[in-house]
Amino acid sequence: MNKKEKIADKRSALFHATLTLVHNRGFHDAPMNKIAKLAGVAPATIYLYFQNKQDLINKLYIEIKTSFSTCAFKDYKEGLSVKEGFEIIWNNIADYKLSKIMEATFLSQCDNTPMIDEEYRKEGLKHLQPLLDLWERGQEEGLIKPLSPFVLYAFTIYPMSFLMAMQERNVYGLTKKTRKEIFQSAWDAISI
Amino acid sequence: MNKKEKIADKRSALFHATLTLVHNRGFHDAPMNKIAKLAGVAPATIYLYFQNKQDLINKLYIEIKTSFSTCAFKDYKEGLSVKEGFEIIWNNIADYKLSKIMEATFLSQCDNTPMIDEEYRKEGLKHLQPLLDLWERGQEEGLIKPLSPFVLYAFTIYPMSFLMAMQERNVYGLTKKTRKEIFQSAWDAISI
Amino acid sequence: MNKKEKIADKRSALFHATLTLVHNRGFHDAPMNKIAKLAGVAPATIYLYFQNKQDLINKLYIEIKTSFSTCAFKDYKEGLSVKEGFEIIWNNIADYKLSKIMEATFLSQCDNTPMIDEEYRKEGLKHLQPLLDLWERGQEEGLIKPLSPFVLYAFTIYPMSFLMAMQERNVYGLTKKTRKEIFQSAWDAISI
Amino acid sequence: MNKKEKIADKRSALFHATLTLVHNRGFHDAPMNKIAKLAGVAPATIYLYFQNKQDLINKLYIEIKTSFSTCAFKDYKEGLSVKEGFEIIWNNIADYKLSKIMEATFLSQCDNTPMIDEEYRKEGLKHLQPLLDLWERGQEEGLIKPLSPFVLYAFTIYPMSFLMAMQERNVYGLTKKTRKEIFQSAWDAISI
DNA sequence: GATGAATGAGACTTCATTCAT
DNA sequence: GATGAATGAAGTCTCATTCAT
Repeated sequence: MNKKEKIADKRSALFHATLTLVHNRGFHDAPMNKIAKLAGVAPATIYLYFQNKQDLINKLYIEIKTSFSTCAFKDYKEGLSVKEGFEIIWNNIADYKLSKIMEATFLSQCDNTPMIDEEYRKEGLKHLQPLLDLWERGQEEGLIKPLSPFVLYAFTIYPMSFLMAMQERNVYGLTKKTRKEIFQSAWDAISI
Repeated sequence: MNKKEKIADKRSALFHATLTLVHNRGFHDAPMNKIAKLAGVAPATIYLYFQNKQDLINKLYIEIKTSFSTCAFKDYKEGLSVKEGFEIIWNNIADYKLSKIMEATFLSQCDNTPMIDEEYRKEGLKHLQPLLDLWERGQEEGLIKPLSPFVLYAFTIYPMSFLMAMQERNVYGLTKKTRKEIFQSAWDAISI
Repeated sequence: MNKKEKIADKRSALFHATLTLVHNRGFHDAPMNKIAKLAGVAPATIYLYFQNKQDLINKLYIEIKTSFSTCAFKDYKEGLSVKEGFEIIWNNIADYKLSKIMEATFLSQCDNTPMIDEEYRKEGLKHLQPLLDLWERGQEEGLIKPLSPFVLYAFTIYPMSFLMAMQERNVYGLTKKTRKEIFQSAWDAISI
Repeated sequence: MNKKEKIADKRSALFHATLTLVHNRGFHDAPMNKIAKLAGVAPATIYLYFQNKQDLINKLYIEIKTSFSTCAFKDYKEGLSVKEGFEIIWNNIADYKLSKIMEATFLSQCDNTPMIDEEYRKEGLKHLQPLLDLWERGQEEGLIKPLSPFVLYAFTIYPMSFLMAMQERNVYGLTKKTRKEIFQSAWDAISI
């Protein structure tokens, strides 16, 4: 392993440790020395890679947001029909939220508490542009209700966060068949 | 003001102070001495009313959950049609989430982080029974899709949390007219 | 119950509560409000009977020292022979230490830690004068070794404290027969 | 000074500071920040060496018990006669109790209050085995009374604690000559 | 670059004591 | 006389961060 890889390795170990601790115990019970121990480094080492705890959290947020949107647009091409394209994206996001539990709950924590600096949060919003474009096209084609993209998001993507949380707490389990039905609900909510 | 009122007063001042701080700065940045100062009491006084910080948070959670569900079923009677009844409840909840900002964001924080003890969280779930009953009736009458109540909740009530958060961050504003349209989306998502 | 009795009653309830708590948890873990609760009074009430915590402890010390010496000289008369008199006193003290466990361990705590103000401790020393007189007579009669009364005490009375502690911790039990033998050891230690 | 020595040094400075404070003011008046100041470290540093205050006290207890028993059996060999052996051990213990005042009073405090966790106290009992063995031999040889070792201890070793306390309070002073006489008393108490 | 011992600041909590009732 | 709510002071312990090695 060369030098660059080694550095990437440590950064990533720190990200993983932070993610795990915040997931399990919350931002308030994720002290730096536990993060260091879980990542297999000395506490002081963290400060070689990040300015301080807030910086570590902010950067982790961006990292995960990026991985999230990369995943969201896997296999998506612009040529598809609006519904086909939307279904692909929706399923990608559903897959992410239901399989990458730690990442998804971390994003939920970030979005629902003041733990991320505003400037980083704003940056995190830019990642879904292709979906916004698709919705705009759908509205032009008369297929999708003329609502703000915030509303479209709220009624199609955001509900998955709730179902993920319920699954995580073992009060609700998602099967393949219901997946189809749920997508139908999302589509019904925003289609004309 | 008599003694009982004075006690209720102090409890409520502590709740309010906690709510404000958690809302503004997060659970992780709401220390007991700030809570005390904001409530106008000495730090030690908090411990006359609550066992410890966790207890204070748990009890506040229950308090707010209760106020939330009381509000949710205001003006709701069992005799109404499914859609009428649902519309009343949905609007009540929307009103709550869009006007009682601090309470609503507090609940979001509680539901998306491990800050509430599981036993209290469970208790908080019991509060929406009449809505579940209404949905069941709607399903029997063939009006509502045969989906788990978790899914129905995810696609009708939960989206409001997102819109509230966006409004709180001043990136999206809700008007009276869009309120109607948004309800339509919620209804479309779950109606047959 | 008249007024005087009521007052005596509360004082004594406070003494008993303090004794119990100090016995069970130590001076360092016997807070005033626990003492009050155990005595069935309000915390503030303690300060009607005692100046402060130290005063309460000091006065309790004197109270118990007095009860101890009263017990020590029960049935003792000056006319007896030295050995007879000593045996009576020794047995009285042994009875006290082995039956009034809480009182005896409290005295041990007081004598082995800096928890009693020196002026009260000094007062507590005066209580065994008749025994010192008896020993002096024994020395004049050539029956008892010409040693300091501190030494005589150390080798006859003080050992009972150790046996009491061992009995309290259930590592050693005292029978009637061994009582006789132990007295013999005490006597052998100081007699010529 | 190398690293290992530095660590041992700090541990030992903390032990010494604790010992001094507990000796002078009692367990109940030996706060962590005073211990830290006296040891020349920051309060937080204590927690690098000990889990908490109780752990510090427990470990100090074991440390001192060990030093005590090491001292007790200095120059003692198994080949000696029972009385010779006993006299050596008894004198060693007397030396310890009369010269290492702080250590000896600390042990007295530990043994007479509930300040040490039971599990550590039990461990502290194991240290006098050679003396118990010696007594057993003495009993087999018909030299020592057939009494429980607890009784033998109570009448030979334990009295020294009282004399130490009296000396510490300046009410009694021990000379070389009386040392001999006192040993005689101890021996008379347990010998046949 | 990496460490881990060290720490100042501050977290939560307890306590002896008071004071209005 | 009795109370119990209230509190300032102080207790134990944790934490993000630094610095000599």
